[in-house]
Amino acid sequence: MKNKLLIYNTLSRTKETFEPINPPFVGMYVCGPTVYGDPHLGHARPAITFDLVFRYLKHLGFRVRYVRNITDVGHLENDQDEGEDKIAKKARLEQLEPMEIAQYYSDRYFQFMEALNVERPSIEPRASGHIIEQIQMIRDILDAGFAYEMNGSVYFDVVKYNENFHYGKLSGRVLDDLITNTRTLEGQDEKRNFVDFALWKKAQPEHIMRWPSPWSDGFPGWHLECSTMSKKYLGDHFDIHGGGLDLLFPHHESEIAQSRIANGSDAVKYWVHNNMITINGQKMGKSLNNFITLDEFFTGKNPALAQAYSPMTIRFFILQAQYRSTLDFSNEALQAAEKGLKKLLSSYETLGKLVPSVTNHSVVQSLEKSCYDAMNDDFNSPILIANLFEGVRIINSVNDGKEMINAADLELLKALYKTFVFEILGLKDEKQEQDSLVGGLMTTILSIRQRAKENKDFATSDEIRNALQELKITVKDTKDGPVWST
RNA sequence: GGUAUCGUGGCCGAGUGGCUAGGCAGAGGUCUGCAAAACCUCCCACAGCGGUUCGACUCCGCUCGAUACCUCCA
Repeated sequence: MKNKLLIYNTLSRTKETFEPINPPFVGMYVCGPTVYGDPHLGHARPAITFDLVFRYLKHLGFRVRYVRNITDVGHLENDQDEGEDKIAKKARLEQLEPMEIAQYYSDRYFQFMEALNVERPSIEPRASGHIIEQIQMIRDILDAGFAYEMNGSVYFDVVKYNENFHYGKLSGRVLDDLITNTRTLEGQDEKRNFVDFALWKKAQPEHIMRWPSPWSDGFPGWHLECSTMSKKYLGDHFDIHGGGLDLLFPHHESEIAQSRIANGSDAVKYWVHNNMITINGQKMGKSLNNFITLDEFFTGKNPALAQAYSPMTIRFFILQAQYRSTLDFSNEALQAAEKGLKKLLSSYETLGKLVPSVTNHSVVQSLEKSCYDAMNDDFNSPILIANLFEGVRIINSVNDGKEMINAADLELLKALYKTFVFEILGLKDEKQEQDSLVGGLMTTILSIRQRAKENKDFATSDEIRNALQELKITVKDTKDGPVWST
């Protein structure tokens, strides 16, 4: 059940059986954040998607090296800026060192990813730490004859590349159409063709992020870091390259071209792209300025949010959609996720209290198979979750005495939760740690309430319950006595 | 304009040529001092129009609509 994992490969537009190049090792590279802004809901999607992939591959026994970059240099604002990069622009606005900004926002990124229970990748390289390697790759491409220098900048010759290879094979584009249909941009004079892209850009005098190179003091082009760092840490040929769908073109297309020339062969076996999160049907993104930061989700401080949403609610919300589908944000959908998650996690507590029977009604074994089938079908987490809710139904029915489960199935069910809910989906119970003072107070209060109930003094017992509810403490009377939760 | 993807019930969101997705919300019931939780039952669906087929929500075509990329974007 563990050996026929299907992965949707953007290159072939089909699901392919996953066969690593050098089993049991798997190399995975994912495009990480550009650290010049606070992480928003959009950043959570690829992080959680590839966290799921990382966790599941490890569960299957693969030894995964997962590399996710931090982009702290080199992304051009636009061509009109003639080489001013984003981080430098913001730095000037705030009168800070560019690296100070990069440091701040990468720290924020790590902090929020940790809150979302996203595991740290094996390596998180920074573009700024790999300038030497990038210069070397530019040399290799120049030597191969697929790049040219112009006024201290170096450009990749896409037209020449396309005569030998297919520029556009990932995104389904045809170069002639691109040339015909792409609108003309300013500041393209240096390029032989405007489909060419920069490998190295000469820095303007006011540009403060710059490095020496054989061609000029400047900075690397926007696509180069991923080709360089994946090559350095995963080799010329590796298994999975992931990222957001919006990076498909031109970023990943250009990566393919660069790596093909620099390495002499295609670098990536499986291209995997997560879809976008939408808000009112539109992509949530920086350019549209309609994004909600993770900080705002966790605190509720945004006019679009009806309440705060916990990190696990966000994680569960994202996992309830398959990664290749768009996922539409709304308060209603988040609240549904919050309740569903609560139901799933509280069933795990119930599971710990179940008493096995001799007879057995349950179908836990087939449930386990269904869970693996779901994950093996291109990481279909919504189907997995639907199966887990079948487990919830079984647990509650047994708890109600309406179904029986034997000891073996009970153990299997516990193992199933550990594996799929906690290990693979990476969910966790966020219940606040109760300090002993609160616990003692609650025990006292609830025992007073119990006595009132025994005396049929329901006015008092309800008063206590209502007062606690005001404090967001919910009291429920079960047959085993009262339980409370926040 | 080009390329790609999609259009499922009140909301989010799976899937399949004939058989229940799931969660949330709603209705009824069991239980309960009440409430909550839980369980049971029910409700609402596959954009439109043609075609293929014994049969299509699922395949094909067209129409309408939506989104993404083509400029940095997860």
